[in-house]
Amino acid sequence: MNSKSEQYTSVELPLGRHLAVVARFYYGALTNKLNHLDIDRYYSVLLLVSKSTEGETQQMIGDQLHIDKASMVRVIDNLEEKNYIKREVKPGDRRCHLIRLTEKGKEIIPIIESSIIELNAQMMKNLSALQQDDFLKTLCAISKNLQELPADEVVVEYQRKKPNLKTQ
Amino acid sequence: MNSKSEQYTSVELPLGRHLAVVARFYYGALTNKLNHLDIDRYYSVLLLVSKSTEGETQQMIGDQLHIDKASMVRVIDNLEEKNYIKREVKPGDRRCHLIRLTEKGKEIIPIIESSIIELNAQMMKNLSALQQDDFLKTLCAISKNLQELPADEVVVEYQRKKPNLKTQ
DNA sequence: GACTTTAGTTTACTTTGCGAACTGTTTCAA
DNA sequence: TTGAAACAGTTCGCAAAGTAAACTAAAGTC
Repeated sequence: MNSKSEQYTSVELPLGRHLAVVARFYYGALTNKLNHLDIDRYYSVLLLVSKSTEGETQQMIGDQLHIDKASMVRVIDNLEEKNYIKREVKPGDRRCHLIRLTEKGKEIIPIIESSIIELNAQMMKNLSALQQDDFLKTLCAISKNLQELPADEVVVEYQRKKPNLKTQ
Repeated sequence: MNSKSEQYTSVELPLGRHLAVVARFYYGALTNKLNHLDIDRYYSVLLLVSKSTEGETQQMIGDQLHIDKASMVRVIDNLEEKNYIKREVKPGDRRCHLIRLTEKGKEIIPIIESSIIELNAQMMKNLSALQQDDFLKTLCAISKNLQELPADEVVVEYQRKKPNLKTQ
């Protein structure tokens, strides 16, 4: 019953809300740093592609960033339309599309990276290197623990909703 | 260039994505635990109201949970429709609505709390009390740091989008 | 060659965040 | 005291993103 972390969250409060809010703050700040670009999200997709030597398919990107394939199509469409990436049929398996950076895409990678490094530094202001490292490690551990829990039936609830919401 | 936290995230990767994903896992697992209830989210609103003695207005709830007032109306509508809460005009200021738990609402609070405590324990599995406490403290510090950064112009981009998306 | 699996696409729906316009109420200053 | 401004809440519209389901095309399997 001590009040160690009383000012922010307590054991009985759903931590997921706080994580979602912090994620939103993060993206707001990052988009603000990069609002001279004509994209305002999907940075992680671009970075992931830029770090790949073999080439990443949509499936592989989605698996790593936890983006479902329908959303992935939209993301890739958007980035391709703005000429940052292009789809390329994978030699040997014509079902797969390798995602490649265009020249325009390659140009903005260092800009994105430096903004992220800057933002991460600002975000971690006044925290020791050890604290920062521990935070990332714990976040990683939490992510793994949560993924082991059952969470499948989550959106079955959709069906139970009022089916006649707009009968008019 | 060491690889301390190589398996999960590196300094150049946008941490916001990871936070958002973990938040999603958390809510998936929590909803799974509570899928016998006829609500599948907004637990944090109910808990916040339950912990308040003076009574919380929609504005106050939104400020604390970082929910905008338009979304708040929808949340409160939903919870009121399912008879977990009721709106009550605040004595002394008829603009404000105090949000009160109904009997049905009061009944499910302990159920939600125990599920959250259980989930938090599972999420923190194999982490020491110190690690858990440090994680929450660091998350709090990060949240504050991010809120101090400019993030206002984020959604100005809306206007720049194709205005004739569905001219047909 | 028929059957199954897989990658990606498309469509439809829901939730949620945000902006903007609006109503009703309160506050404050001229 | 009255008129303007501020404020709480509502409503509408839009966009992003997650999910489900049906679909196409290409591989893999027996």
